[in-house]
Amino acid sequence: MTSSKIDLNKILRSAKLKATKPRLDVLSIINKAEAAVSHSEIQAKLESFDRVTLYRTLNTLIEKGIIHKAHVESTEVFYAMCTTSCTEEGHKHEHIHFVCDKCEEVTCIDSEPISIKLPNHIISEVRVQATGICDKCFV
Amino acid sequence: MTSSKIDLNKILRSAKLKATKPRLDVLSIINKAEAAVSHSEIQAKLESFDRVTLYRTLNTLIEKGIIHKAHVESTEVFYAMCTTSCTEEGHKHEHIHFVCDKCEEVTCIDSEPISIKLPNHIISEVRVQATGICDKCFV
DNA sequence: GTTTTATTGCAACATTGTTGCGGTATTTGT
DNA sequence: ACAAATACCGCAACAATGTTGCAATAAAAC
Repeated sequence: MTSSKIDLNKILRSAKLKATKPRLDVLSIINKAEAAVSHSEIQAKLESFDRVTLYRTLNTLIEKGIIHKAHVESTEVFYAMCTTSCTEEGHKHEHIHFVCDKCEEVTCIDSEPISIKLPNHIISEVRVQATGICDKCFV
Repeated sequence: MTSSKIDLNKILRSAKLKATKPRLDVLSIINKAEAAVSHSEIQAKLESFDRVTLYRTLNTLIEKGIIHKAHVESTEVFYAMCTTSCTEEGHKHEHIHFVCDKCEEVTCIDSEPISIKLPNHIISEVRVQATGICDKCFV
């Protein structure tokens, strides 16, 4: 019953979701992590739950604007907490997903909004993924 | 034996690949298409080939720098031709993958190189995916 | 505490991707 | 043009990932 657990409860209730153990556990893992967490990593930490429950839990949390996918160029999907600007109506992320070639961590990095203009196109969202060496691995 | 087929033969031979039917067919599909082609679409057009052959063919063509993946935020992977700047040593794409919310086409759009700077990071590659309405669907 | 309703677990299925190996097609050299 | 060498394909089997329906269960409301 730490202070973070109370927060997570609040988050779920304000999204009109029942505060069940799977949800609290999944949210806790993603919330504690500094980097985005891969699906398999979450699954490994939650062996007592059904595979299906994890899929459904993650999808629900995404739909409610609580977490988001970091869909990097890999078969693995990563998950991270959303900021307050995300709601059930939609996600609004103004950050870069940075993938480190060395430690393979995926981090969400705040950045200036990247504005792109294309003739005769309506651009509603821009997603950026950068690859390289992160600050921790940088000597 | 159209003129494009000769080109594709050349492409394969200069990559030291045998010009087999599966490869020519796959390349032909991706080359003819204006937009990036999804895996399932390629598979559908090549029913006579084995599933495994398609996976291996696509991977080989990527490794040789002939085609590239457009890894948009979807379960489906899309494929498109590379420019001449891609080789076996690596891919170098300076374009945006644009996903139309209406027609769901994925197009590669040339753009100014997007330069991003992050303190204490080495950035080797930047991938950008934009979503919205494409020029064809734009009234 | 009981009822109502959302959520979970299970089983079964569907899709996507991988590996090894024998047979086959493409090249290379003559 | 033909034979030999080698790269490639097809098949079978497997592994991983993701989905659906339904009965059992847990959370919230009264």
